[in-house]
Formats: sequence, structure tokens, C-alpha cells
Amino acid sequence: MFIRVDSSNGVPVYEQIVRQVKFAIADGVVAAGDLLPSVRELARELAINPNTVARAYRDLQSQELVELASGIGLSVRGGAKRECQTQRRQLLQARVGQVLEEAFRSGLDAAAVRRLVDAELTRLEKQFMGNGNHE
Amino acid sequence: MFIRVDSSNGVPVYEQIVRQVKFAIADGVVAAGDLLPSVRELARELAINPNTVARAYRDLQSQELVELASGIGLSVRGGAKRECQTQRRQLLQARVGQVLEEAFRSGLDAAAVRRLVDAELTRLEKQFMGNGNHE
DNA sequence: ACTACCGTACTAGTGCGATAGTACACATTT
DNA sequence: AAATGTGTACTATCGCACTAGTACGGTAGT
Repeated sequence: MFIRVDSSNGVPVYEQIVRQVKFAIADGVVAAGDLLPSVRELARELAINPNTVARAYRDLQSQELVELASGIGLSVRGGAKRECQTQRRQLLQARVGQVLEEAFRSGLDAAAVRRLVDAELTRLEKQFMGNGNHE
Repeated sequence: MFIRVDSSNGVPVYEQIVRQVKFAIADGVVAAGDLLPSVRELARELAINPNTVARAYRDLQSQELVELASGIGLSVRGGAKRECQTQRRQLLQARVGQVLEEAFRSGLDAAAVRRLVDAELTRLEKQFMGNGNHE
């Protein structure tokens, strides 16, 4: 699967899994009715403990994004895609707000912030040129 | 002092202290030669353990931003202000880059990102209207 | 000298994320 | 019926950030 975790960045691994599964749902990489990779399979793939994956899946289930197909696995629920897209958009907006607020606190004014954003934007445009992203 | 910590956001408290002391130095709130608040005083103020503050101060000392005035306290070193300003600028630029990259990955194009940034920017401008910040 | 304050060092205990191993109920496949 | 694979539950253990309390050497004020 498309999931990658980094155990050294402070963010709990199970949260990283939850986040990336949500992104996969939002992107349509897994559609409604599709099964998530099994707990043991994903654990083997990521070289982590099955309990950690199970913890992430439990969270996804309690958020009603995914439902138990008993004996089969966990399947993506109907409204999950739109919900994940909404959550992703809200998360992004919040992070943009945080960073801009930090920029203000650093003494930059709106014009300086705009310059900084534009500089990073053109840098990233070169990097992402001509591909439909979704690593 | 001007420091505020949040023990429930995952970031170690001592790192929050290091970060905010650096910001205070960058902003000139504490100038070269000034003493930092004592370990015990800051610990009492933040309602945390003195060891946690001591840990933060040890980091600042090993980064040569602050030096031991034996028996007196820790004083801000000469080049610290410029160094902290540089670090803060680099940190900010990196965070802007991260967020914009995440925006690209969410499927937004450069124009959409610019719209999102502008929206947050005008929202924050209202909030910060007519004050020299530094909460 | 005495007291008070400074940073530092040390040990012990707590909370939480993660690991490790086992057991269980369920469904599919053979 | 048996084997395999699914998610789940449970206990034990480990590491790390943090708390808690104490002790020590250095400096200033009296």
C-alpha cells in the first residue's frame, strides 16, 4: 500500500496511519466498499506491530469511516470519501492559518508574507511540474 | 515572562521552552547580557517541574545562545539575537514550504493555494489590526 | 560566617506509545 | 471438518518524556 510511517518524528505511528488512510480515501485510492489491507499484512509491510495497526483501524471504525465486514476485513463506508475530503480541507486551512499567524508574530507584514509564499510556491511548482501528484 | 506551554499538544515541554526563549531573544525581549528567568522561577510560573526548565536551559547552553554566569544565572550571549532571528526565519520558511507542499498533494493548484492563503491572510490582518504583536 | 539564590546532577516513579505473544469469534476455502 | 485469514481483546514489557525530591558547588548580600 501507499502508506509510509516515520517512527522518529514524534507523531504516534497509529495517528500517521489514520491520517494516511483518510488521505487515501479522500483521493479515491480506496473507494467505498473496498477493503483496507489486513492488520497483519499492513503491519508486516510497515515493519511494525499488528497492535499498532489495529489501534489505527479501531479509530477509523469509531469515526464511522470504515465498517467491520466480520471475518473479512474492514471496508470503506459510503459517505467516507466526502467526509475525508472535508476533513483534509479543514486540516489544511487550519495549518495555513497557523503558519501565517506565526509569520505575523515573527514581525512580517502581509506583503512580506505574500512574498515568502510566492517564493515557496514557484519553487514547488518547478518541483511538481507536469505530474498529477499523489506520490 | 512571556512564555506559555501546552503539555497536551505532543511537543515536549522543554522544546517549547527552548523555542519560545529563542523567539524572545530574536524579538529583543531579552537582550545580550540579560539574564533568563531562573530555573525555579520559570518552573513555578509555568507550574511545571524545575528539571524540565533545566533541561531546556541546558539545550540553549549547548547551542551557545546563552552562557553560564556562575552563581548568577544564564545570560544571553552576544551573537544570539542574530542567530535566533536566522533560525526563526529558516523555521518559518520550512513550515511554509511544508504546508504548501501538502496543499499541492491535496490536489490544489497554485491558483487555489494562492486563494486559500489570501483568504487566511485577510482574516488574520483583521485580527492583528493596529498592534505591534508579540502577545 | 551565614543565608539565599543561582545552575547542575542524581535517583526513583509515572504515563503513554509501541512491542510481543497469546487467545478468541467469525467467515471463507478446501 | 479442517485450515486459513479476518478483526479484536488481553497482559506483560520496554523506552522516553516528564515529574518529584534531594543534594551539591558557586556567587551575592548581610
